[in-house]
Amino acid sequence: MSSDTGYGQYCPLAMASEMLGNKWTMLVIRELLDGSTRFNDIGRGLPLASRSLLARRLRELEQNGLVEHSAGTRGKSGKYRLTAAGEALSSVVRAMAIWGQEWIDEEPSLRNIDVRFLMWDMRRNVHPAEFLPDPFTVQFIFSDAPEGLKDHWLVFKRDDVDLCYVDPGKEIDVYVETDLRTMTRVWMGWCRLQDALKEDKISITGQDKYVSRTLDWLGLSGLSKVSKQLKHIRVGGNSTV
Amino acid sequence: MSSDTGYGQYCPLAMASEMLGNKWTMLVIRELLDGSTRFNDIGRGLPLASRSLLARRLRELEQNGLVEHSAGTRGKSGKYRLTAAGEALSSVVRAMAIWGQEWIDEEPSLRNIDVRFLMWDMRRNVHPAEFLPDPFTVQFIFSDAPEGLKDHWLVFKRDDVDLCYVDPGKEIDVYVETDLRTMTRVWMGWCRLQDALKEDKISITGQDKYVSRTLDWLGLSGLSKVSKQLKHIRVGGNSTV
DNA sequence: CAGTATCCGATGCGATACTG
DNA sequence: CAGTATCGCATCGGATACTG
Repeated sequence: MSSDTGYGQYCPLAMASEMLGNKWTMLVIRELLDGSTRFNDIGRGLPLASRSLLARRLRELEQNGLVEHSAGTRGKSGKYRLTAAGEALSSVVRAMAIWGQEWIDEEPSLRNIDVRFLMWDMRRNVHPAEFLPDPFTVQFIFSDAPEGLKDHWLVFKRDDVDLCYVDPGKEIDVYVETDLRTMTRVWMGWCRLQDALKEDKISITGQDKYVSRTLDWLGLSGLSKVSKQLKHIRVGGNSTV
Repeated sequence: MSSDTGYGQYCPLAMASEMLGNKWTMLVIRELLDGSTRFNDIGRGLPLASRSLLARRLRELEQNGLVEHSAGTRGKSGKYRLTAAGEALSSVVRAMAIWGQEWIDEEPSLRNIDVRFLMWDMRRNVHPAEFLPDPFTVQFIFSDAPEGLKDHWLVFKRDDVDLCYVDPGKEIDVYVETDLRTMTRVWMGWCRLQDALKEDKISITGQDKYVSRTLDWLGLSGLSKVSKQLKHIRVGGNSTV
């Protein structure tokens, strides 16, 4: 009488849920909206997703017409791009992200920090600053990151920013030392950089002029301008898991 | 290092997906946004969802702070209501619904028609018309509905509209005879009522003055004002299933 | 680098039966 | 009417190994 495992509703919301509701699907779309086109770049934004699942999701999205896959011609890697319909999902992604930023409490969020995602998120949203040496290298040191993932480097170049997990061997212009919670809170706009500095939860060192510049972009995730609702009406205390 | 089965991302989109991504969750929220408060009313908008699952979803939503459940005091039934955070999801629901209406092709949608949902959707979005007899009864006859679900009645009263699956025994003011696809297409704005009438895919009979009134509300689902993109760029040809 | 193929375990979900 | 409890199957997704 109605399709196998679906909702049995012609309703556009139900149809959209069937297409977008699978685990990881929305996040894959976000990666694409944010500009990643290659398989491994998309995967870098989803550290906990297995490769086989990522491949499956991309295939589904392609079959559904949300993603186009141009196969790579020998040596060159293929590219994934959103179709017009896929691009149009930005309104949905934005609505969900803003809702989450406004209404979900910090605490459950801070229990979900993967340092690889944090750094990838920063690398994506930070722009090559002008009037800086080229290259300009910032080293992040997270006291509480898992072994082997304590140090990260952001290398600002003229038109690009590189993210490294191993010492790129460049001269370091600025050091940022902190813990993952603090970095995340500052980055997301959940606490003011000034306050974190005052409480000695983060330290930024290097030449004075560079340090002061660093203060400009460190609290600037795309969502940091959206502020949270008052603590007592936020949600997510009990995780669904 | 990160939560059990989650995305491992503090990111608000990921957190929101964890809360809302489970099957049926979005549709439950839609029912609540549309004003249903009682367990069985919510269930009526989700004919294919099992009762036990619906109960589970409502409990999760309550634990997450999106729904409040006031227990019923003897005899009186309890009520489910969205909290402020839950109400705020209307922006997300609207964005998804509009995206679906614009971009998902008719064909896959029309393979998912459950007549009970169709009628419930109409009953919800239709308003008691003024200047009509009270009560005013419309009988729908779907030639291709499953046995026992061919006839439905919408009874317009002063401040309410009743939906019946069995003959309410009232005098019928207007008859609407058609098939499920046509009714759905007209209702959703995917085809003009005029055209369906012209092609004899739908017939509306009764006293002339009432028939002409019926034409006014029959093509008026909340989303019917949003029109679809051109056929060739729509999506969903291959269902995810 | 960019995937595919296969296996297997966890869980999600539906069906059914039962309670206040 | 408004749910809860239990069971068992189906599918989803993670891990691993393999390919061009």
